[in-house]
Amino acid sequence: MGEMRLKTNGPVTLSDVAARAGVSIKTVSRVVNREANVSSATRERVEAVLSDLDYRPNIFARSLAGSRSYLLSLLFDNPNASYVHDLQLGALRQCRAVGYHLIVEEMDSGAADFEQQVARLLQGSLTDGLILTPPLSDNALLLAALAARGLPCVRIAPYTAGEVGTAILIDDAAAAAELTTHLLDLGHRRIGFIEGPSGHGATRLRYDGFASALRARGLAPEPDLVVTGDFTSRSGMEAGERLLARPDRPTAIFASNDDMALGAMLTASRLGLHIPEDLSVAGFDDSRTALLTWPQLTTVRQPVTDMSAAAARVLISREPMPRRIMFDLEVVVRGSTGVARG
Amino acid sequence: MGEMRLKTNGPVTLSDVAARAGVSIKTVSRVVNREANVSSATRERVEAVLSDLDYRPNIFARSLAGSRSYLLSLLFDNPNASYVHDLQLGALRQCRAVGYHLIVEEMDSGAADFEQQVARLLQGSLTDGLILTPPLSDNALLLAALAARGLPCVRIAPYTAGEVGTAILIDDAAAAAELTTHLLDLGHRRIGFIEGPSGHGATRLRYDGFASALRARGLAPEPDLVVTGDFTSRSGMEAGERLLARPDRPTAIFASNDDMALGAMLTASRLGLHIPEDLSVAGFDDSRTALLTWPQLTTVRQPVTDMSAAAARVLISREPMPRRIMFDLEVVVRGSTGVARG
DNA sequence: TTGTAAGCGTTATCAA
DNA sequence: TTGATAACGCTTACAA
Repeated sequence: MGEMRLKTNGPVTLSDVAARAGVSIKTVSRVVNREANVSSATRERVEAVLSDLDYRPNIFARSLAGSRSYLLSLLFDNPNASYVHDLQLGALRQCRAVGYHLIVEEMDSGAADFEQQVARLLQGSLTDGLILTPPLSDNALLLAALAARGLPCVRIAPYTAGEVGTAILIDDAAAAAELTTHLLDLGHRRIGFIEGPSGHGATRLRYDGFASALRARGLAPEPDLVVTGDFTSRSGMEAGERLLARPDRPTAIFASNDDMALGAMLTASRLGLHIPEDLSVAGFDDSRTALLTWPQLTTVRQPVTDMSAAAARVLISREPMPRRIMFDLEVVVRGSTGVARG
Repeated sequence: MGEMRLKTNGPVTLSDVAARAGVSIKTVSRVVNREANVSSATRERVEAVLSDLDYRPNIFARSLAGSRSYLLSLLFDNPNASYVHDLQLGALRQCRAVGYHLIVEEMDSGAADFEQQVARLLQGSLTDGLILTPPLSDNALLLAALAARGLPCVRIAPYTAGEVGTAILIDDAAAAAELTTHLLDLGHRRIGFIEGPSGHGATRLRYDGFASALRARGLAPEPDLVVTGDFTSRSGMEAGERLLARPDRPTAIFASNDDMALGAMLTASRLGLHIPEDLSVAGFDDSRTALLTWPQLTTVRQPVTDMSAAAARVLISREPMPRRIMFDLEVVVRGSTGVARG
């Protein structure tokens, strides 16, 4: 049929729309990308054809020709599945709302080949920006590599200030202090503290808040009542054993996250202690775990999905990135904490 | 400087390598893609330059020109964070091993606009294949849309046979029967069963296995001892309450997943029942939850990450997709089940 | 065995 | 306000 070539099927392209609307592809492109300098008459006509043909831009052509990929990556290296999951959800929903997609990458910052992992990740780098989740938010090697390549990144809940990207911050210390004060107000004086692993940013902040609240009341943290876990329930159980096996056991336990608090509760119930009559238990994060326990956990709500949604928003906007964004935390009092006995 | 154009920086491309190796870009392409018909001398020379310049193919150019995107998507709509997480991990690691990336998408199959969600997902479809996780593996609307567009998909643990894609199967019924037999062997005769939500594929299979094991011993499931949950711990707690409040309460509870089993255990411990002396509890999945409890849960191990890794492998291979791949399950006996009292 | 040339569907440049 | 036309970096015919 010579020149006459009818597209029978396949995805609708800019030229399909252009042909039908009687304009050039550049004009269609302008309309699609909401650029200026299109007469409203033309714009309307093109828009009609666009929705008529149900045009969808080809993300690969876009990325190849242009300077953005419409892809974001979220990096994680955290044993806490539900925390990672919630973080993903926030970013995912924000991405979807604006036509972006989310690529997830697992890193192993403890592995010997971490440097290679980073190199491999960035060499093939195909995303417009990275969302770093704890403990990656504080990984010096990763941050340096990102800075060297000028890749935009947002660090979720980092501990160190750092010069790179945007930090999404929550005031862990203030919230931990507030929760500790809640326990003090209930009459508790011997409070066990289960801290997180030392590499993790939140660990020190939460402990600092705990300690400062005690000091504000003229008390001091007792070294024997501070034990270390790794943010898993299992470690919380073990920490609970160490704390509760003591003859002068604490009347309350404050765990640095909900999973460890659950572990402590399981140990307590195994030892025949009733919560909150014999022992108050509090966690941190208000994860799903906090609702699984009985009684439900007193904890600190961290707006995890909001934080990761904000992270995605910052990366997508392509405007100058703010140094930091602060989120408020909230102490959530539930049934697991009560008046100290005696 | 006329023709002389020195690339000062920017990513290394095929032509950079070609120029340096003194061959055409097509030859370099052949080497990169391990195609035949390249003399070993040429191949070696090109490979040297390739690694020398640290060439990385541009995934967007590849996708635009070729027929694959080096991207897979994993769809989920499941409240169980750790199940989804483990599934992601398996797919993620498989992808990474072969230079693919994983895009995750959240769907809401209960929403009124689900059809639009599917349309939007597939219109912009940029991946080489989809991994469907329960309960999406059985979603008729989604499967039909996928089939209509000829998009390859792998269905993880579907309940219905279906004509579409590859099914990654586990013999839920056999495993549930085996676990039930374990309880019967311990002397339990009144066994409570907490089933999953009705939309979920595994729900009926696990119940069927439970029922058939009872029948094999001349017993029958008692309708009063079968209650429904939604796979969350919370629903397990509530189901536990209904089962254990009865005067003739069961001596064992078999929950269709670990989270619900944890819920039942929490209820039991609240009611002052000791496990396993007063009550045996068993779960299903061998998720992290199974190790959080005390005593640890007797459960069924489902090789979740292996299953999703296999799913990714099938999609990436581009060979004719098998109708089904079977995985073995394993009953894991731990401390939460014991000899029936009396 | 190797190379040439034509796309792939966009964005970007520059002229009209 | 518009539109040719050249990239973008690769794969895929097809030729040599």
